[in-house]
Amino acid sequence: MPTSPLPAFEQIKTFVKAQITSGVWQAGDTVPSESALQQQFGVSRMTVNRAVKELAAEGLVTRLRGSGTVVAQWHRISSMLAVRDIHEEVIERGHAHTCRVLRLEVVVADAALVQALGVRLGAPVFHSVMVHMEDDVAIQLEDRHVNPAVAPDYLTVNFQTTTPTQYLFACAPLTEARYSIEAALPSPPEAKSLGIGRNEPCLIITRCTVSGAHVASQARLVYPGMRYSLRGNFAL
Amino acid sequence: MPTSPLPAFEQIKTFVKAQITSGVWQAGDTVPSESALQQQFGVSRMTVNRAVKELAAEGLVTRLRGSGTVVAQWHRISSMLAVRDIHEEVIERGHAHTCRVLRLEVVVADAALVQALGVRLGAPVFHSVMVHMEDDVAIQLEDRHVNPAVAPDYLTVNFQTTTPTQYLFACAPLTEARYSIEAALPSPPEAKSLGIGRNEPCLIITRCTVSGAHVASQARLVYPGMRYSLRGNFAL
DNA sequence: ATAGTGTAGTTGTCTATACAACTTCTACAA
DNA sequence: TTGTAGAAGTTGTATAGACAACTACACTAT
Repeated sequence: MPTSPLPAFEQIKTFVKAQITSGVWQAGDTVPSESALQQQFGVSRMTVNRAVKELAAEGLVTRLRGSGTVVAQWHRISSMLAVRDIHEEVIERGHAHTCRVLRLEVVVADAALVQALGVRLGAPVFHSVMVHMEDDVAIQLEDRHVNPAVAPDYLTVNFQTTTPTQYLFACAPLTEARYSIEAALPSPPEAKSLGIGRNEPCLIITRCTVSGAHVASQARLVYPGMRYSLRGNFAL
Repeated sequence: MPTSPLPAFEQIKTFVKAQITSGVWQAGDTVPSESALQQQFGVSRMTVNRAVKELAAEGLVTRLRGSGTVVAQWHRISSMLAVRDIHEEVIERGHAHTCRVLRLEVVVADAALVQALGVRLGAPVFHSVMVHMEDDVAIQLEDRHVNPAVAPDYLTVNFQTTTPTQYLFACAPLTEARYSIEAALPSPPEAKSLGIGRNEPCLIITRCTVSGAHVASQARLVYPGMRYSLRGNFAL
């Protein structure tokens, strides 16, 4: 026979979640204290503490030392949005991923790159433009500037077998990333490279990755709006 | 003097993070076992367990009972993307939020609404269209269909003082949400309501909220691309 | 009335120990 | 060679207790 249907702390979490989702406990209501739940379930306080602490980490309740635990005001309608490596994403869908390199060059840093990458004005910066295809359909245009201090051999990489994301991960461990998502029209050359009309809206993700003290790279990822959407879900 | 420099489990987390971000421990490398870290830091195993368990929850390491702990292959470049109540969002930026209701009516469920809300064909469904303004600038158009079984008094709500999101939360506790984000052009009436051109790309969030067995509502949120972007960041 | 004090209650952290569940490797037997 | 059994190592869960840090409230002295 199954010795443990569920660990005790999971049972407590399930109980509290059920009280909230059924409406018995509403936003702002106080949750029973740890000692009260401890007696109710006949477990030690550490077990209750773990259960409620994890619920707080999930955002379902808010805890305040000395005061108590209350049901969070609005359960965040949120989800982990993962901006992943395009190669893995395509492979996971069971399709073939190919890549066409349009540019791979050294450019001179202008004011915008000085701001973004933290290099000196006029310093060399690697620049690559490539189109990622999913079963021969263009799905992403990747326009990337790379800091030579982080990836000095960037220009010699074979991007038929390695994606820039993979290579940069191998060069230097990532410590920080900032991104923004917006809707905009592609530039004329971008539209041509993706094989779409100039008036077709695109989802544009701008991402800046940091490795320690250096900004490793800045990428502009252009997705045709008709062929791509970000999806997510949130449960409990 | 600072009474508590940092809790012991936080110091251990910081140490492990530093080893990873500095590249000393790379993806796939094994992390010292709990008993090894216990001796290294002179704390009990429960304290080490908490530290490493939280790092696993953050996605930095992968744990396998009986085998050990390894540095995660790809640190997820991800962030919590919160689709929040528009009223709170505007207020938080220190601006004034106003709302103009364009439609508030009962419609008859067509095939698409049957699919989305789980009501019967021809059943009544509430429909509202409103424009949210941030300091008199249109920032979001909200086109929403509501299941009458969940919010029977939806048509009588004063949307000058309450947003649909707030009202629906009060009606029934949310248990699930699905959303998708895409780029598209607004429909002609949507463009007119937002005061933008018909060729200006928009960020469109489609969200479906579920309360227990019922689908509570389906919302189409249209953001002018030039006035709005989703931002996020990921650190360590 | 006001300010300060003390007390009870709550959460945050930590210890030392114990057992369970699982993986990995070695040693031994068929 | 193959398969099984077992030992060692690792993580998962749980306990009983302790102290610290903080809040909220009642009470007291001014």
